[in-house]
Formats: sequence, structure tokens, C-alpha cells
Amino acid sequence: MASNPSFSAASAAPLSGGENAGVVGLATQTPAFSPLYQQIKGLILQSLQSGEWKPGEAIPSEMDLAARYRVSQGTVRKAIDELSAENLVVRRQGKGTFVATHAEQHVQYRFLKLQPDNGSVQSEGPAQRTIIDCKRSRASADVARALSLRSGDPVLQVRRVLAFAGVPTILEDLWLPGTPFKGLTAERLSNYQGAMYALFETEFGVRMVRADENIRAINPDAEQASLLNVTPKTPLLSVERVAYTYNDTPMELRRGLYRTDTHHYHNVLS
Amino acid sequence: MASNPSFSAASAAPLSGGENAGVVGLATQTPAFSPLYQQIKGLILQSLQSGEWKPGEAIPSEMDLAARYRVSQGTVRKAIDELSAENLVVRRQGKGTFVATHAEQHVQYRFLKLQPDNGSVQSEGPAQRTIIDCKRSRASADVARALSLRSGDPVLQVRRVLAFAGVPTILEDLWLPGTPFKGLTAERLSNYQGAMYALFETEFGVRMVRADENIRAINPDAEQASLLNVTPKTPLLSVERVAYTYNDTPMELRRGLYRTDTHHYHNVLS
DNA sequence: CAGTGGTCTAGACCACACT
DNA sequence: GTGTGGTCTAGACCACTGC
Repeated sequence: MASNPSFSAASAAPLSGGENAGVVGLATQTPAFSPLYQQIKGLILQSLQSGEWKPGEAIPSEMDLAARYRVSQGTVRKAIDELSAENLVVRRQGKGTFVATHAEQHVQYRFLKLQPDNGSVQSEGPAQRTIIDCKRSRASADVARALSLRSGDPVLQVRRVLAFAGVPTILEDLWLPGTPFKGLTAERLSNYQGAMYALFETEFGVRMVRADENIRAINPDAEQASLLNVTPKTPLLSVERVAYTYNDTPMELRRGLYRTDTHHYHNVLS
Repeated sequence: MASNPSFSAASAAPLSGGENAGVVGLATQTPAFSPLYQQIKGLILQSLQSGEWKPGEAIPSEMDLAARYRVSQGTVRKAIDELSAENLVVRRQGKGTFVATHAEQHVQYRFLKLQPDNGSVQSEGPAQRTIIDCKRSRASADVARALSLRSGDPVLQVRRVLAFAGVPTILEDLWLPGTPFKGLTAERLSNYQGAMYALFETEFGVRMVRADENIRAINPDAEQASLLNVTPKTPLLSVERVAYTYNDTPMELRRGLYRTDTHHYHNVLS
């Protein structure tokens, strides 16, 4: 077991034999070499995906997982290290390792990079959310492309405004694939306290894990301007986001318009 | 040595005895506990900072560093892991670990997040750089604050335009602290091929390691508009960047105006 | 071939949280 | 105290690079 280059993780693992099964013991030329900890990471990922461990819950301890996959604790550790670096999982010393969640996380808006110019995110308090619209429709060509759907597939479309300290600051249009979000209504959105992604988790089992944003400066049209209480000459940040679940599956297209007279989009480069 | 909680890294290390020196063997209540690998990381950081290893050069092998600091290879490895994650150092299997550099790196503009809407960054070719202005001046209040200087301290001020495929796309104003950049002239800037940060490294020994950006949508004034060949009504992305060297020392304030009719600012959230 | 980073193991001990 | 993640070690072996 110790020095076996190709390896079949097994035991309680539901799917997946070994990626490299077949060739064993040949020293060179493994076509797609995958280290053990990567395979373990993949297995843990499957369990996260399948819902074996739910957001906010603890996953088994490193020792348990090591026993389950028949590897050393260090190897499990390295797998979890990467999952932790990708924010899929959160470690808490002395307590355990927990599935990351958008709810009950002290960072309320994990993906929102807009910050008030003066004062902290904390000090400005929670946003006031207003659902403007929520309807079923059909995917246009560009929406379909972003969500990996076909044109005309059913989608859910939402428009809302976020206000801070009474000032409308963000106007968002969302498109969600119809099937996973069946049953989402304006009422359920309105009644929900907290981040939208938290609702997606608890009510629909959809966990947003990563997102891409493309940012431009634009002038709003008349309707957009009026919803944000600015003139159409006010330049706004246009933020187009595609959010992904596990496996790089796109699950949301979001087009945001941000006012930047009192706020700014903050980004850290390294 | 093996099981010693408080530890004095020593040997060839120039400064720094041990952070936790003094208390030894007392099991609980070390006021500021710092794991060994963090101390090693700090020592390596000092050597990077002092220029013992220059950008692009290889640092000593993990085994050598382990011997130098009298710790196991695994501990050095974990220290380097973090430095690598922070992009201060680049590992290359079979070759060694190298000091990160903005030059000779295949990513020419490491900190530039603006991308062409169509085609890749590669396909659009290198930017055409034009130095509009380069002069010594005195720090205004806001420039001084950003660079941790005092108002009136000498600074170097640069204005330039970047064009892609002949289209002026980026207008940048830079402020650099006067002392570290003594001797920087418009000519040296103009003659230099390659990223500006690469010149800072090779000519002034200043390595940019991290940066913060605050982004807004604005309308340009008449001069800015003309330099970018747009009308003053064209909304532009205003990107204010503060770039830092080691130790979170700010070394550059850069105010950029980006055209977003053909390009967009791309960001990945996770 | 030797040297480098990369993986894996087994075991010891530490810091932290709960009970 | 027990169990969790976190640190550290020593040693073995693998994959990659270049001589």
C-alpha cells in the first residue's frame, strides 16, 4: 500500500475505482499521473456534491476519512488543505472541518465586492432588498450560452434593488436555470432574510462555489436610472457575473448595476 | 530539538533569535505562539527583502534551507508553500524554487485585469506605450496618505497611455515616492521594453508584491477624453491602485482610466 | 546519473474546544 | 479528559530536469 503509484481508493467510496487503475508497478510513463491526495480530494468533492454532508455540517474527522479511504492522515490533510483553500470547506481547530455555507457565515455577502467609501461594511448595516420582478421566461441566446442551456429553455428571471441606508445602490437582473429552481417565487424571495445564495442552498440544494465577473462602465437607460434614483447621465458599474456550483456548472447569470458615487468595487491583486 | 515548542532558529540566520525565546517547556499559555514554519517563512522573507536572492534567481534547495535553519525539510517546505501561494516565489519541479519576477515571466502584465472582449490577451499583441509626462513634484494630501508619506514630500509623477492595436485604451497617472526612485526619467521609461514593474525590479530593486484596487465608473474630463480619443460623455472605468512591496510598504499610487467599449475588467471570485 | 521539488507514511506532540 | 485540527520530524520513494 505504502509505495503504490497507481491506487484504487475504495472501501466506503460509492463510485470511482481508481483513475489510474490498470497499470501497476511500471515505473515510468503513467499518462495522466494523479497523486493520491488529488484522488482523495475528488472523492470528498463527490460526497460534498451528493449532499452526504450538508452546508454548515461537519465532515468526518481527518482520522475517520483516513481510515475510510485507507490512506494516512497526512494525505487526507493535504486533500482538505486544497478544499479549504478553494473555500469549499472551513476548518476550525479543536472542532472539526465544516462544509462552507453562504448562510450563518459572518461574511454575509461573500461574492459582493462593493464597499461603502466611508465606514466599514459592518457599519452600514444590512441592505434593504426589494424584489421588482420575478417571472418565468425563456432563455435568450446570450443567457443560454452563459448558463450552458439551449435558447428557449425555461429560465427564472428576477430583478431586484438593494439599498443601503435608504439609498438605492444596486440594481440586479438574475437569470436562473428553470429546472433546479422550480418553485422559486417572488414571495419566497421577499420573505427570506439573508443572502440569496443562502436561500439557494437551503431551499434548492444549489451551492455557489465560484464566480466570474466582467466589469464595464456604462450609462443606464431611463428605467434603470429611475430604479436607482439617478439621472441617465450618471456612469455606473456594469458587473456581469456567472456563478458556478461544483464541477464548474454555471447556475446563475447576474447583471448588476452599481452606483459608485458612495461605494466602490474593491479588489485585491496578488 | 524535535519536540521543542519554543524555538530559536539560528545558524546562518542574520537577525532574529526566536520570537518565543525565553519560556521553554511550559506547556500552556505562550502569549504569541508562532509555529516554526512561520518563523522560517519570516527568515526567508528577510532574505528576499535584503536582496540575498534576486528576482528570477533560484533560492537554495529545500534540503539546504533545512540544514541552514536546522529544521526538517517538511517544515521548510510548508514555509515555501505559503510564499508560493502568495506568488513571492515560484516552484519548478526538478529545477528549484525561484524568486518571482515581473520580468521574463510569461504573464507580462500580472496586475492588469483588463482583457479584450474578443480574442485572448495573447492575440492582441503587446501594448503600445506612450509616456505623456514624467516629472518630479510634491505629494498632495491624498497622494501622501496613499504612499505613507508626508504632504509635500518629493514624488515622481508619470502619465502614460497604453494602446492596443492602435486604439488608446488605458490612461494612467502614477505617483512614486521620490527617494527609492531617484534617477527615473521619461527617457529610461520610454526606452524600456516590457512591463513597468519589471523596470522597477531591475533598475531600482523595488519589487511589487501585492496591490489593492478600488474601482468606479466616471466620466472623463476634456483632457482625459482627448488622450483616450473618446468623448467626455463616454463612461470609463476608474481604477485606483496602491501597489505594495514586502512588509506592506506602499510604493506606487496609480490612477487608471480604462475604456470598456472593447475591453472589460475580469475578476474571479471564490 | 545526481539533484530538485512532490508525494506518502507513521508517529509524536501541541493548541484548542467541548464536556 | 477526549477528540479535533495543527505542527514537526525522519525516512522512503516518485517525477521531472539537466548533465
